Amino acid sequence: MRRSRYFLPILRQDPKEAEIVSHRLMLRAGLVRQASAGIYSWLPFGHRVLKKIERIVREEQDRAGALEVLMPTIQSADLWRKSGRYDDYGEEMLRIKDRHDRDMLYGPTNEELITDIFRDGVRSYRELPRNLYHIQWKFRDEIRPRFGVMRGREFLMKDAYSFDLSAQAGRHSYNKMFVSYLRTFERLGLKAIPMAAETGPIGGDMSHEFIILADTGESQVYCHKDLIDMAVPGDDIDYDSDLEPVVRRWTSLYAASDDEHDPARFEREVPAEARISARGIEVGHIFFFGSKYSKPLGCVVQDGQGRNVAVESGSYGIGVSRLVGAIIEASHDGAGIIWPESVAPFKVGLINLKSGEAGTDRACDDIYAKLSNARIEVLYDDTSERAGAKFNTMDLIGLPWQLIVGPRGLADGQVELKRRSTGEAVSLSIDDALGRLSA
RNA sequence: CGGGGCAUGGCGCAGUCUGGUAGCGCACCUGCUUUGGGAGCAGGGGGUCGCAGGUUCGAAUCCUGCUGCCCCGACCA
Repeated sequence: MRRSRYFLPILRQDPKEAEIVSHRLMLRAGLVRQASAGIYSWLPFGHRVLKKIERIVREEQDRAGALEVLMPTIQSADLWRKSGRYDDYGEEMLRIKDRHDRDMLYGPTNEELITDIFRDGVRSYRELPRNLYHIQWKFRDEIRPRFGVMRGREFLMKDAYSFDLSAQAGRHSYNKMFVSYLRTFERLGLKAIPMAAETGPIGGDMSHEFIILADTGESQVYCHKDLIDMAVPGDDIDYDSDLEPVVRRWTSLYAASDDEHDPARFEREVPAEARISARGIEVGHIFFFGSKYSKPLGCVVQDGQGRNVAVESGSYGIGVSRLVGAIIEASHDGAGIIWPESVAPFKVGLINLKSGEAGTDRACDDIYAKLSNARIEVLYDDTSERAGAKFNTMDLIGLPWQLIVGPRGLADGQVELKRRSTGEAVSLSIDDALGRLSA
């Protein structure tokens, strides 16, 4: 993409409403614009990141055997009355009336709807287990939206729902999502730590929040330092195998957020030098809730003895739009964003230091064509801005690689390849630079 | 929902106290000179001063009501 043809509105100054760093950088680097409190429009640059995160989340859900569906944003109030949550959910739920005066709502989550869908489609235990997920916009009318996209009212969430015959079988479904979350966050370039969370009606240890450490996080968290570099299951993980050992390894070390934190246990179980007390951002939450929705909604299957049994369910959320902010919180410096390569909107920024100079233009056009042909995502700054402005813009928007081309280097057949994360730069020939970027 | 604050061109702000017909920096447009870490000079375009009502010869400025947004707290993917 040529910057001269792109829509990338950069702000040189911090908008005054943006308090935390990810919000500031998202506005400055032209990822989003606020439409109203807690509601954002995604501009081309931010939209690319959102889609890349979504893709990784989808790939890892699919790998774990979950099946993608797409449920609507607008739901009828009926199902929510049956589950009893129409009254329980409170002011956070945005209620709407249609022209016939029917009660509708903008979905804050989808347990009711998915349970209804599943009930209509499944009769027999032979069709279990199943896990259905979708990636859809939600609306929760937060009392106080803040931190940009991190606590918006409208947000993009992946939510999955598992259906099993028994609680024991449900545990395996839960473990699958647990493992898939470890892999998902790793691929997003994040160190996410599963932490015991409030367990809800069923009890047990079947609820975890996945939290990444960042100074600006909303929650205070405590954990053993070994969790930070604990190895994540690789591509060869077999989701049909017993995942209990993996889950046990990850949950045997102490990790808790503020509300579940037990200082005495923390000090007893974790040696002083291994204790980490930090701020964290919740990017995922999984929990098992048994028959909480299947019972009131009549979602039953026949078991092997012909008896009707309410299915056992869990739900599993990842805040996709929140992750854009969370990744920036975890990966930036004074100059701007530093995108992990897996979610970067473009892999490389090509900087023409002297647009309008025939030789430099020719070299850049040639490099741009070669990168494009090799399907390497490149943002080519072909504008007539001065070099300094281009450098600053490129640092701000945080593409992993900068390929810097100017007449001075070209005279010796050299260009400069700079890595955004370290600032380290090398001079090399155009072919070598292209070779490195293709690797 | 309690407490605090803000609203003036795309962004950041001054002007409001003390009423007199809107200004600065950046951005934008034109030209010239420049060009390896946010260039200089000259010229130029753009504002219902959040909305409604009131006071006044005259309102960005004073009064009343409303709306939007931000921050702190309690609550949450």
